[in-house]
Amino acid sequence: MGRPPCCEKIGVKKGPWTPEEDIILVSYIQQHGPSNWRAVPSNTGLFRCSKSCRLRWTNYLRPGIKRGNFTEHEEKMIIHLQALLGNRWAAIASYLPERTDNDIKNYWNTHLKKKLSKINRQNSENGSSSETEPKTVSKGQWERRLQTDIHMAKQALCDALSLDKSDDDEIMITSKLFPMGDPQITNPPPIQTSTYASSAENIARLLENWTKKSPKKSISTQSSNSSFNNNNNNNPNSSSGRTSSPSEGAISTTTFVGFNYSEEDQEAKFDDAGVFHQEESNNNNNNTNTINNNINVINRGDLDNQIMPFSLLEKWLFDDAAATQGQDGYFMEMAAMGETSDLF
DNA sequence: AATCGTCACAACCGCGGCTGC
DNA sequence: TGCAGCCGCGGTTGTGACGAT
Repeated sequence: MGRPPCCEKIGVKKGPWTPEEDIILVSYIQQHGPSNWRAVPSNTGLFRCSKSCRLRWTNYLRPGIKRGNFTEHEEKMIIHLQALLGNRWAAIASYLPERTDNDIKNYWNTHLKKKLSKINRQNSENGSSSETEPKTVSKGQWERRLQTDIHMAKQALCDALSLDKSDDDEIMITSKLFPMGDPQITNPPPIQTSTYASSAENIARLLENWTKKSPKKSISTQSSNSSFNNNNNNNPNSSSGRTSSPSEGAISTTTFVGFNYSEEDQEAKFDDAGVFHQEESNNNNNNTNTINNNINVINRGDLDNQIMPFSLLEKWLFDDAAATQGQDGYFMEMAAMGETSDLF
């Protein structure tokens, strides 16, 4: 008996999302929160399957998503974490709260994989045997190869760290992640001043371009290459002043574009951490106007206060990498204590 | 100017885990 | 305990942008 499709194939729209669909989806989630995706298509009238709605939200519209170029810190984090965790993009993304797993996955596949294989090639030419290429380990082999993989991950991290030991940034990563050597009380991750593009910003950009360009224009271009003014509602004259092309690193201030509601129509919103809060609902009409009229820029400093949970293994790995001393016994000790199952 | 190849990324697909009944 | 439905994840595909020829 085959698994039933997640949604009716007939009448379900596929392909790029239009600005109208985005608005409808965001409006709905503003009111009801990002849950019960099954009900979203029927309640919104979107001819999309629930899965598509969820993906659109989590990968694109969700507040707090950072777009544009990956920073050096992020790049190194991804490399380290990939060596540590493998292709568990969701797990890796949990350490980079502003990036989606899809983003990280794409970045890995398009940039980092090539970069690392190039480094590997260079290393092999130089006689080095460093191994940073990801390994696929089947579940059955997992336990047997655990030690090897850990060692390889450790080696990869050590190699990465030693590649540019003079790089203060690298030191900063470790020190920021593990101040006082205790990951459980770690400071926030090394979030850099950067652009935090949220759904509202995206929507506004979409709308802006939508009205300027032909509808045939791709969402991708609309979302990343167009100019956008954060205060476009209040100051339409200033919309031409700033571009936010990802290749330029975009806006350099630590700002976050979120939804802001007037006291009367406030019913649900996301807080600074992007967490949805629903309050008494009393206004269901004209959500589009609500969105378009309430785009606002708010400080995003609180994001820096997020706690990054690191597992014992990661603590071990990073600490060990900093010391560049083999401590296999440490892991064996943990394994003997039966703690390894909690490591991943 | 047209064509082709490559790149980047949004979106889709299928599978597996989780949860409620 | 088994089943069905929902959700999340990772792999893959489709397509527009862009540069080279």
